[in-house]
Amino acid sequence: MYSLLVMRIAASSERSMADLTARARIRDAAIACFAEAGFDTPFRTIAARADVSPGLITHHFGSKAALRAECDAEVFRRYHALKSDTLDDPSANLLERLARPGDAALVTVYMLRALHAGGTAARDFFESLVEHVRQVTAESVAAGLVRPSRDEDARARYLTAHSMGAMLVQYLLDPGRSPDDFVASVLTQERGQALPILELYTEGLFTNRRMLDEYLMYVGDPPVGAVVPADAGATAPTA
Amino acid sequence: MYSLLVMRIAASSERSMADLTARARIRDAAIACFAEAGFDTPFRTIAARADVSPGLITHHFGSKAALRAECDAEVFRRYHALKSDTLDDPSANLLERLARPGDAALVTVYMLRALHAGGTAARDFFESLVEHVRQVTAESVAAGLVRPSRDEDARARYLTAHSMGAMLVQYLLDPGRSPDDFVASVLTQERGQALPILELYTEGLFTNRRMLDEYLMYVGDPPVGAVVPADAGATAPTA
DNA sequence: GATCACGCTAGTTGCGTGTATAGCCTGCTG
DNA sequence: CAGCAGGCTATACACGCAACTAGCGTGATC
Repeated sequence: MYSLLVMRIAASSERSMADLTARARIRDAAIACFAEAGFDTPFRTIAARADVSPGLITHHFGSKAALRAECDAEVFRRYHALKSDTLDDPSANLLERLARPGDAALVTVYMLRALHAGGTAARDFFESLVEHVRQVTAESVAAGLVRPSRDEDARARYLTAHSMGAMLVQYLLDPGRSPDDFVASVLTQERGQALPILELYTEGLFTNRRMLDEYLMYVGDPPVGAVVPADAGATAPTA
Repeated sequence: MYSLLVMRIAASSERSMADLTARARIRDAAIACFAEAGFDTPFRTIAARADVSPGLITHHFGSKAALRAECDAEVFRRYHALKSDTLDDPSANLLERLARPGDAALVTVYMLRALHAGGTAARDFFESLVEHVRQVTAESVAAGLVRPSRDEDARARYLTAHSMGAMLVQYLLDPGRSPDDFVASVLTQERGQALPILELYTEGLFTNRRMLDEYLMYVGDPPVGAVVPADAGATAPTA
């Protein structure tokens, strides 16, 4: 009976038995605190949220860096779970999935904060997102919705950096607090910007093909790492 | 003779005479430190860089917040100087100007850091950039290079948030340290992503006009703040 | 049912920070 | 040359933090 419960939990969320302990409570509390208040949240705050004493955190995790690492790993795990959920269900899309309140919102904001903090974790999360965008665009191309690119890899990186960057900027400019509030504001803002996005994605920005054609004349087509004469894309508005 | 020198300095960089004092040295050192190491750089580090004692900073500025505010104001001033330089010279563009090593690089990275830190300063810098992008796109539209948008304001916000966000992401992911190094890497990365940018700006992303047309059918044209039925732009790759 | 071990807590330590204060020292002024 | 004001320094304080240590309690084991 007990083992049956454990098995069901393990099956549904892949959590190990150890997660039923206070150690897991601390980890989850830390994830929530980190997402809401940043990674410099004091031990005391985390401890209070997990209903344990501050010392216990040290006792279990040794140092703050170790706690952080474990939280990163857990969020990473949850993100991949969300991702495969999304990929399995073709009607879903990642933005909506990630902007859903609750667990998903927590994951999103945590990853944003990790990106904000920089370092190895930021790179890992980012690479993971790039990979995901590449998969989704590939599917959209196959479905005939999106034009193929001459360099799918670079495009995935570009789209990811810009999308995540814009989300990050919004997060930083918005005084919004709770993860749920934030993902809600992301959705509304996304809708406020729907028109320029659709315009850009449908009609492009330039009135003629000159710059693209000139670029293609200089360098060979597909995966280009080469340098282009000074300011190829530079006349594009600002940066 | 002395006054002549002062006048030339004042004319060339608009700095007041008071800036020749140690107070200005502290401010400049703080700007450099903030840009390179973040706003939580200790007083002592700033003091060492300015070759003064830590106490002198308090003596001149009162508090750290006041020092920060004065640095923000100074950077803001320098940015606007760069901006009007760029606007006066039609052959120049802001990205190249901001990515030039030296003073401009410092301004760029400082503003990025301010954005990174959030708060009022971040909003002010951002609004300033939006305004600038709006001017540049308006000029490009007038010159027939860029298609007009049905909502120029929203487009300027969109482009600014995404461009600055991407720069910020790159800054966070890159272990790069000095402002000069960073702006150099921005330029090279910009060139590495030139192809997807040109593709997107020239050809768009979608293969057909369906989503845009559907959107336009639902809401009136120009400055739209309205909400669109659930997932209008949602099928766009990721976010 | 006594013992042992482990989860857990309270209190303490040391460090780094921003800020306050008292004094030095240089360079004007009368 | 005396006096003195103000830029400037060095030292000291108070606070918040992570990390450590010793001890309490509870539940499993033989």
